[in-house]
Amino acid sequence: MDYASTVAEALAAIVSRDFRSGLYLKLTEGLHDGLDELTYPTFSALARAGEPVSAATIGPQVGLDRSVVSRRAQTLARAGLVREESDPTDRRRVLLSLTAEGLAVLDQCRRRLREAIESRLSDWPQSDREEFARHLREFAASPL
Amino acid sequence: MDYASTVAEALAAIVSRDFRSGLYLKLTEGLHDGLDELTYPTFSALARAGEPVSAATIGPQVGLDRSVVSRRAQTLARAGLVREESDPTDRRRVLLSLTAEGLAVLDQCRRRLREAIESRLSDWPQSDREEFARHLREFAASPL
DNA sequence: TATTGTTATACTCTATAACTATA
DNA sequence: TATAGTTATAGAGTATAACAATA
Repeated sequence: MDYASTVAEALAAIVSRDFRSGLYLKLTEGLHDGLDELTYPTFSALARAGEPVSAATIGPQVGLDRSVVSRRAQTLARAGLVREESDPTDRRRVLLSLTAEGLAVLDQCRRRLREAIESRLSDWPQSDREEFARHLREFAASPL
Repeated sequence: MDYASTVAEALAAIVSRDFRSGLYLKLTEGLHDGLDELTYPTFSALARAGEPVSAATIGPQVGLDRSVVSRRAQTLARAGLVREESDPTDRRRVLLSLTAEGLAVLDQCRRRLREAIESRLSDWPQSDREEFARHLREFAASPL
């Protein structure tokens, strides 16, 4: 089989509902109230932002409407993982950021994911792991 | 950044709703009535099967209940892409397979995907493309 | 009694629209 | 007038349950 067809097959498996759902579940399972398959993408986007941001900013990044982000943030805030504070320069806006507890949980999520990947590639030569990482980053850098 | 974190970041982008949705849309857009983001997974599973199979068989493969597969198959059948025939050895079962038209459309889908991938990797050395394909296949072979 | 496909129903998640407050 | 967040509503997609037919 040509390389492109091989990539196509593998890609189909990875983008499947089951793969994603299983991945999110594995990352969040039993970790913290309020963090689950649903809230994880918003949580993760706030982590990536690294600074307080509004729901309207996060929305496009996670592919959700601001109304949905708003409710996810509320759920996360009730669970103590996210802080909601009014923007002093524009009092319409609510700035979202991770609390200290949120950051701690984030670390655990990241560790889980790292460990899952390391375990998955444990029998690969180190040079292959690094090359795969470079390739995958390049491949994922923009949508097909 | 360590290789596992790099893989983690890239993986997050690929499993995102936007990536998958964009991919399915690109594959099926304007190709045929009845084939869209929703019916594509069932269509694709029937293609992979290569022989007539029942809805109950396909269900677990695409992560859908047999009732949903049943309706997707009906949609595809109405569009002329799928054939539904009673299993002579077990008259409860309805065997699903691609029609000649379905096979032709399948070829187009596969060509679109191959071309999208080839275009995406057009500036990679050939050896890198082949190595990436091997790695990704290995990586996707089982869930994290 | 168990299983297949189908249909009807309920549930989940999301977008849209309407509302309030602020710019 | 425009935009932020929120809330209420409707839509899309799915699983679950119930059914008839067959094993």
